[in-house]
Amino acid sequence: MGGSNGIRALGVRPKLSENVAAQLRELIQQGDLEPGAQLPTESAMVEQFGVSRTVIREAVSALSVDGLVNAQQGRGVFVSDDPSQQPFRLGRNGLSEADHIVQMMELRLSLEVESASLAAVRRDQSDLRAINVAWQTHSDAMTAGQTGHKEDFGLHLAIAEATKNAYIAGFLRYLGPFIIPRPAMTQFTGEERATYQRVLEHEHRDILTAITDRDALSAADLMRGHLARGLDLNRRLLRQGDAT
Amino acid sequence: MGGSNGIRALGVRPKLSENVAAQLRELIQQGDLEPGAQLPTESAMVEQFGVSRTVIREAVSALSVDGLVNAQQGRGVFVSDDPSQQPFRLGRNGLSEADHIVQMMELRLSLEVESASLAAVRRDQSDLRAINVAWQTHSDAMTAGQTGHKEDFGLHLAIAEATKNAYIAGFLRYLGPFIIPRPAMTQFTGEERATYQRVLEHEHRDILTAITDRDALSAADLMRGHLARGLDLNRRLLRQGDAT
DNA sequence: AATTTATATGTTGTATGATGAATAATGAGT
DNA sequence: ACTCATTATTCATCATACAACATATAAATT
Repeated sequence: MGGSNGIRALGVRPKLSENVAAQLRELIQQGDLEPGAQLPTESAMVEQFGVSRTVIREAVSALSVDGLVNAQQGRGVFVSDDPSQQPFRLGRNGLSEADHIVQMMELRLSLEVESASLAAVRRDQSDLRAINVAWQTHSDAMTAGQTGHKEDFGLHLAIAEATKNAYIAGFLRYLGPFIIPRPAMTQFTGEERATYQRVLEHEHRDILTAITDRDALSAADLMRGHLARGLDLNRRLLRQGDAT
Repeated sequence: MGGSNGIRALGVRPKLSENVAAQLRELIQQGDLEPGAQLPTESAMVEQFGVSRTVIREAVSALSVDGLVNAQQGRGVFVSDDPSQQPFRLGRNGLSEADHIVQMMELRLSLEVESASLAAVRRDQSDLRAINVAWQTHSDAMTAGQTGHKEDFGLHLAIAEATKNAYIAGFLRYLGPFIIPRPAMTQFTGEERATYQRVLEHEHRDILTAITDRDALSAADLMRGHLARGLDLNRRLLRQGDAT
């Protein structure tokens, strides 16, 4: 469980500017401040919030980074009317650990099915080389007794790169950190581990073959099956130990 | 062409803090500062960059909002080792307008094919009501002579909500502002417009029927065809007038 | 009267010094 | 070796001042 999901490392006081920023953010997102509207001036907010100008400025600056407002020297700070510059955050808001994992993997699956299909159509020789190298790297990692999660993801990323679509590859890369430390399969040992490795390599190999053959339909089907199996496995494992 | 693509409205001086933030961002992303490494102290950076603490602090604060660093009172500022809190930005980096639109619509398509499929499986009566209302809203908008882009997207979003997957719906909602003002179809008039409207409503209606019938495969296929036709249309129109 | 120029006022951007709060480093004493 | 108080370092906050920019108002010019 890591990071910025409302959980605060023990004893760490929340910064005042974050507090102010959160309040302003709420005002904006609830529509109390419509797009194009001007925020109170800094000096006004200093009085309203009872903090120094430094804090106000840092809070406004934070909102500015998120594209919610834009400040103009000499004029004021205005609520942005162009939501396209706001970033996307995959923060699990109130979702249980199980829902979080399942929904994220579904999102990933939707991407990667199309990714495999496009890769099969558009891959060139250079892409095939890169994909095969990634496959070998993954295989080596598992043979060396490692989990191979990172290398597994690297292979999927190599396929996404072959689509020549920067956004698909970029978004999958963004999803990476969320899906790499998945709980399933980590507790495998000995016998199970070996069969799991064989299945994985086989599924991967089939996908690569389809991509090499420019067989888009098969590539998509195989990728869907591959990820759906992992998803089901996670679903089952999560249902067991859901104290959440 | 709007907004944050390096172009600066005439006469607007770049803020010093943005300049510093950009330099630090580069240092981090190029690996000169590894995850976990400590940034120079504020006073040190004041000397290195030749600006005041105010500027340094705002720059660091901006990086902190993006999850690239986290500052700890009494310790220092450290490069984040948890990339999962970094946001995703769909900024077209050096892509032409045409590539930007096509790649984004491909990304959207990959999402929505699965969205339709899941919606068909998981929709309940309440979802069906919402989807039909969205369809009627879109139809009314087009009948009233409007483009209906926003209402069109609203329908697709209603379908995504029916998947009960917050991440799929959330990400599609994020993509919304990027895909709503698409150039295609805007220049349609009279005759063309009417046929376009009929085709659109028909395609939508077919998708809704499949979702109502819990026919996941058809829903996915129809959604794919629906979006692929729009994509092709864009491709053709963009190929005509690509002075970019 | 209309237009331009100067002035005043308000706003954000930057600089500076001081103090508070949290952490790390030091050192004395055991 | 260990504990504990002290000190130093660092970010967080406050307060103040000035610079840069925008806008409204008044004055001057045509």
